[in-house]
Amino acid sequence: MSLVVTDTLADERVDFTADGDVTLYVCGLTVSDDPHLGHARLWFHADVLHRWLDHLGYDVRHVENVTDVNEKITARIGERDEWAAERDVAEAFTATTFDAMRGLNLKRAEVYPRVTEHVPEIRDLVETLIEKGYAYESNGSVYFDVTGFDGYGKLSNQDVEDLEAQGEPDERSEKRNPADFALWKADGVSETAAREHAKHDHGAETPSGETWDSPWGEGRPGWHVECSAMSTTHLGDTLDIHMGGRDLVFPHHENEIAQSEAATGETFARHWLHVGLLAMDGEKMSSSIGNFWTVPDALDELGVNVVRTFYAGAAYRSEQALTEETIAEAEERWERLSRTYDRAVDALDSTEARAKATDDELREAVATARDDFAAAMNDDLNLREATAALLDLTDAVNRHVDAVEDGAGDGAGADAETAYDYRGLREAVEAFDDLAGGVLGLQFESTTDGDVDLAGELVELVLDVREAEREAGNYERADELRDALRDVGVEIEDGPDGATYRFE
RNA sequence: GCCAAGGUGGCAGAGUCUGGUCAGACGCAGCGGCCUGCAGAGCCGCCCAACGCCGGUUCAAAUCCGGCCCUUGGCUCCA
Repeated sequence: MSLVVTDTLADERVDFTADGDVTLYVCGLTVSDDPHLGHARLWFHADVLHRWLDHLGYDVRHVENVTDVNEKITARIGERDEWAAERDVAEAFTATTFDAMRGLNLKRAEVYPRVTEHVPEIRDLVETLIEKGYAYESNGSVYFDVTGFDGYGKLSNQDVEDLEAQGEPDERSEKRNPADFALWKADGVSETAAREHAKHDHGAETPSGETWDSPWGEGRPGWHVECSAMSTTHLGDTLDIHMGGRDLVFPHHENEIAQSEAATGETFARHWLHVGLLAMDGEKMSSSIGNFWTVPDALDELGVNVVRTFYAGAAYRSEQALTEETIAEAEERWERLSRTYDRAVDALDSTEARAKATDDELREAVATARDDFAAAMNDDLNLREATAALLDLTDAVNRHVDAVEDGAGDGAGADAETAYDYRGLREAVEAFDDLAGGVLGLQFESTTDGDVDLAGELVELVLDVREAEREAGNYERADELRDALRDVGVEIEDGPDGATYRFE
């Protein structure tokens, strides 16, 4: 069984194959603001792909760029006292971006290249394109001639004839064809561009950002060329997988293909994977629209597991809706996984877990869950289906634990189990660890009464008091204690062997 | 205008490649039952219900073909 992915270039599902090593390039973020949940959706899916390729035995070389040269960055110079230059702003948001990535439990890429450290490679690439006749200089700027590259439009199915002009109005007069795009822009950020993105008043002096020397004079690299230069520098001429948001198909990725293939003569990327957009109230989540939820805020409010479970609720290539309801659904799904995991671990550690007890139904459920999970992942990374396999396993685990608890509670009914199947439960927990943990990146932690920390001991103390009240029939007082504990984030569950608790 | 993705139950979201085993995935919300002092969790059941519209191909269409309508995205910075 091999992995099938939906390839934008081939425009169909294709078998993914590679020999041992896989190079994965992800179009990263322009660090001009805090990252939001739309950006994180791409990161999450790239991360799960990375994890699944690992799981399949590939050696993944994952590179994700940081765009730290951009007019939106220069527009924020001076917004804070310490933001004196473009690099200061970029550094600040690069830091928040990395914090957000860590908070999301993303596997680290091999390298996060930045534009500012790859200007020599970018200049070389532009020179090569001029030498080969694919690009031309005009007024100190350099443009790619889209009519000179035969495959232009093959990714997005655009016809050069039908294209409208790319780029800012002031640069159009410098171009041979309106659809040509800039590889190198003369001088700093223009005043009109800077003003357009500015969120505050710069006064008389509009910051124009950093510039670099080049054969065509001082200037700045174009947006598209950086990805071509950085991906090639770190991963070679041909990438196995190039991944990005669907909104980048045209013109960004189309232009990357043109630049790279024109320069090297090689296929730029064997597979193109595009992640669908995150929609809030039926509209794309976007910084410029303002309908966004930043990653730090979301992590703060929901926690990493709910955020990741939410993303796992839809296939990467589909659009996904973010609403109160879909978030609530993710919370419930995560809680169900997590509660069942805790329950399985508790049962496993209890003296009622026996080496000789067996429950064929449980053991079969574990095997089925693993098979179903793998099949779903290989089927174009169908994460909701994969998660469904794990939720089916929670059913089996809960049934098993219920059966033993019921049996123990009423002196063992005719068909009730009397002991936990140690091996079956261990296999179930391992499956959760490997698949939910290792592949989906969810983090189970023991938040049950197995903990011996101070908070846990204090909760135990309160539970003892509550139990005494219950035995005395003072249910009102017992409920008050339960409510008080819930208010501070401790969930109480009464069971046959007394109350258990979980930290929310 | 051009290009792309999509339109499936109250919500969300698989299934479309490879037509039948699919109409009722997993889940959320709602309802009932078991359990419980109550609640929660869990389990069992219900929710007698959806494939945008119109044609076509076929023994058979959510799935293939054609047309139309609508939504979203891109063509300007975008994940």
